[in-house]
Amino acid sequence: MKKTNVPAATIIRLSVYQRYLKRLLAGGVKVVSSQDLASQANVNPAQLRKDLSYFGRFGVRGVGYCVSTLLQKISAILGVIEQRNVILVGAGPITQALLRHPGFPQQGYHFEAVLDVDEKNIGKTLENGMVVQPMDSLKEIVEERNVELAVIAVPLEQSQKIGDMLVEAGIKGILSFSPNRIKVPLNVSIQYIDFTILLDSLTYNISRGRKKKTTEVLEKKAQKLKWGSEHSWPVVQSNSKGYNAGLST
Amino acid sequence: MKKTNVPAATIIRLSVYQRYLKRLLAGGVKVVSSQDLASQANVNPAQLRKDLSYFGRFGVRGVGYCVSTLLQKISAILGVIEQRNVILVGAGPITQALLRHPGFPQQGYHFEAVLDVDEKNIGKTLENGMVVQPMDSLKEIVEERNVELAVIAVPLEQSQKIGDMLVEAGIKGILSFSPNRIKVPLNVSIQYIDFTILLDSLTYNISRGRKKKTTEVLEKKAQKLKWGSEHSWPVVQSNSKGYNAGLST
DNA sequence: ACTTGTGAAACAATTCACAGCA
DNA sequence: TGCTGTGAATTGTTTCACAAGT
Repeated sequence: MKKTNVPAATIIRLSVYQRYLKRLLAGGVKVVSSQDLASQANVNPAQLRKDLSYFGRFGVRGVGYCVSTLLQKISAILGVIEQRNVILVGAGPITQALLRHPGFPQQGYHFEAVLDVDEKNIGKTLENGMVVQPMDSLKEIVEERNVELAVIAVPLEQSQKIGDMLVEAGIKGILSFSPNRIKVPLNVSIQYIDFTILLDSLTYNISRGRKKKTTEVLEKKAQKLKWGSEHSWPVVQSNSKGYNAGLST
Repeated sequence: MKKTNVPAATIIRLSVYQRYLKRLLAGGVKVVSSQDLASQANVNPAQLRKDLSYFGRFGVRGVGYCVSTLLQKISAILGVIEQRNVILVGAGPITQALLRHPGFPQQGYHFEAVLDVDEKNIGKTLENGMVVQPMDSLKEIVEERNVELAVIAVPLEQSQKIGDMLVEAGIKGILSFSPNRIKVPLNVSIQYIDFTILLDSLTYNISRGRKKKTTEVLEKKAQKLKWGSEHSWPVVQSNSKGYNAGLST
């Protein structure tokens, strides 16, 4: 247990561990070792232990981790215990997809409202029955319905303006699908998702791969452990970079 | 110009620079300094210069970078010059959103086919007129239509199986919306997008923020440069972690 | 015997600071 | 003078390797 600053990548990995723990719990598994869990998440077991060690000592030496308590601990660390309300800005295809995505309710996220600046979207009824609200309603919704998270899914020219409005209204975390980096105050967190940037990075890897057929780098990596893969080929370790990262793009 | 391995985060940033260069070019701007460009991308100017220095010397001392040539150079580095064909697996809401997303054609990505394992989706005609194909067609499509990139947007239980099929068919880069980490050979690249994991990381930041009102860390960061922001509050530097890096989740 | 927790070591990425050139 | 390019310094992250606990 240290007081060092926790790497952003560690937080992303905690979420990944949490998802696997949910599945283990559902499967009736009681105890899991760092070895086991790490192999599922495609990380080094030492990394998993180090990630947890930033927050406490949750395991039993010689045994492993109790699945249900570790799940609870990680959920508490992330702050994902009660329901969190989210608003969506921009009534386009991405918003439609998010509303229909089953992962959000499963993880405790609830979409409270859909807003838009575009006059011709306001008042429209979406598939799930929600009605698109004007931006005027923003402050009221945020304040009265306990909303701290927002998704920006508007054309890029509007994203900075929308970001400013969200900040002004009291939003504390923003997930943006707009490709441009917007300015937000230090106490507001922001994450970006840009599909095409991630494809670019795949494209880069592919072209590189063609350039140097059997590269030394890949061969060196291939010698590393595979942490429990039952596959016939050597397996890449996701160093969770590009992070988008999580990265985030 | 060094031969060191290029950080994955650098590649993500190159894509970001490329997007801003496109906008500058469209706006008729001829020359840009690392200072200018970096402030738009929300990174340190030294970082931008270092990122470029992995690949060559593209600027003129005392002047800056020629927008159009730098744009070309970066596009060439990323390999995003001609059209790249992509297939989509899984005919759900995410696929629908991707098909309607304007960013893909703009960046040279073309969706060649939509496939699904689910019997009841096969044969369906999508909004844009594409017909959902069975997985049997996979190998043929990949081979005959010069496809190296694929998107996985299927329920998580199926994602490993789909991944194996894609690899088998010759796909070299995968963008997966499935929350579980799948195993792929070393010569295949994979990037993950998980919306809920990114929200979790925002949630974590929010709960932390509440715990320590005026944290030393934030104050220390606040003293750092703002690189050209015209905003009234100190601005966070996206260290492009979580990655998502770029993160990818 | 087995697995955690963690300092220390190794490795990686970012930022500084300035030489070098237009 | 002004801005790039880059070694060196700094900062951050991952992995190793083993002590400690059950």
